[in-house]
Amino acid sequence: MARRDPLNREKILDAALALAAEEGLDGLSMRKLAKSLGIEAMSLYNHVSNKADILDGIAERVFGEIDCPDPALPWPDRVRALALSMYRAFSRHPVIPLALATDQANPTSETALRPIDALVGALFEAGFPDDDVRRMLTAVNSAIFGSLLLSTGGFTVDDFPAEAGGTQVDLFARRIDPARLPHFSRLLTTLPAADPQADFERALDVLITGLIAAAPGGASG
Amino acid sequence: MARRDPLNREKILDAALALAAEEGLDGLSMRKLAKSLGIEAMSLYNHVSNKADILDGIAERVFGEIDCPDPALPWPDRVRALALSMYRAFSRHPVIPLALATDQANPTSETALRPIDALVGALFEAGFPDDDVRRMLTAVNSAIFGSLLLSTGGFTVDDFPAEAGGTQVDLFARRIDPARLPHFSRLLTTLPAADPQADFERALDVLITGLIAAAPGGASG
DNA sequence: GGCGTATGCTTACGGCGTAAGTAGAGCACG
DNA sequence: CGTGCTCTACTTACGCCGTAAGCATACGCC
Repeated sequence: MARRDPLNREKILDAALALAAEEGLDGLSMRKLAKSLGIEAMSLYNHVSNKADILDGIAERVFGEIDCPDPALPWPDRVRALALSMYRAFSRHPVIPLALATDQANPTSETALRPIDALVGALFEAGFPDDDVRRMLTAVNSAIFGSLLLSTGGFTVDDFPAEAGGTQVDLFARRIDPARLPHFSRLLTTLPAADPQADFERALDVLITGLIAAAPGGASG
Repeated sequence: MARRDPLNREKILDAALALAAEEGLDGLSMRKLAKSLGIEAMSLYNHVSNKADILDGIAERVFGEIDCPDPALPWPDRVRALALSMYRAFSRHPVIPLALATDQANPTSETALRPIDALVGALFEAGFPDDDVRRMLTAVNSAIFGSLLLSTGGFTVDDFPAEAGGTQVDLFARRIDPARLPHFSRLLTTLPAADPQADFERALDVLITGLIAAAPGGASG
């Protein structure tokens, strides 16, 4: 058929990110992706090797959106800036954390690893021994991915069957017995007004407070 | 056929947990599950309503394995004990965090929510305002689920194609350029000896240090 | 004995990723 | 100009998946 505007990997990744944004990770199938490009599923395999290749590709792109802070900043500021930039990049593309957590994407290119390298660098500069650097890296990553994964899906309560007569949270709150789960039901009332990014920033600051306290040299390195 | 030893929901959940432990979350299909019980897939639907129902069921069981600590303990100790017990329960059944993160399981029963309620209770007792309780709950949950999700799958490096001539980490380390990702490649050398639970406990202690510093009343409540 | 019901089986549908084979367009070369 | 290679896209097919629909069987109870 038409060779006029041939496909290529970049166009496929564009379409994949768009489709994933619309339909979620499960909605991103080779068939639907091809349809969104006006071709057949198998034609994709001329430009990508796999579905995993596509997922790696879009993950790598999103990693590329992460800003690496000025290395002259004190290490806690760098950790904060990196974590926040990662959070923002991934919350712009919520499919990516899911794909990473489920091992459907596993980008290992330098662009993908550069922000991680910067984060590790900041932790080394804090004076942590090697083993603690690994642990604190996991702690920061967990904060980022946990916040994102637990708010989309996870056992946050946002996806309760929407019936008539109230928000999803309302309906859920009505089903649980406040006498038996008093703290949890009290907490439920704060959910509708929550701002995920503000929540993340607050939790991140608490974590960084702990990092500073645990760092051998304190904040100065 | 034989009514001799009829199926029931509990047996299905037993088999589902066992199958998921062997084959992972993707390997847990209705057909394989039925086969492991010596029946056909559709027969399962006489005892459970859905695959989601099965996943909720096994998730609820694992939540039930979490020990709730003595309410007389100071709140940081309770947070620590709860988080550790959650970590251990979920690391015994690594499929559950995955199912929760991907929203394939969403248990909302009282047994599932009781540990969460206890955790929330400890945070309230710390004196946090309601909005902060929500944030700190997410922080603790993130630490737990992040540690588990990032070690199985995630972008930890454990699942690199095993070829001849070295461990997976070795092969991976050989592919990245230490001049371009110096910190990360230094970190890689610590991976083989890492103990996930010890790492989690250390990260958890750092987080709790931050919680104590952020709590209005300090450690005493 | 006979019947209702609970339990299991069979078949079928529309989805998935992708292996394998095929058609046709564009280009390089004689 | 013709010839043939290569690259792209298409078609078909396989074995998975969850589950809707309908059928057969065997037990408990009268």
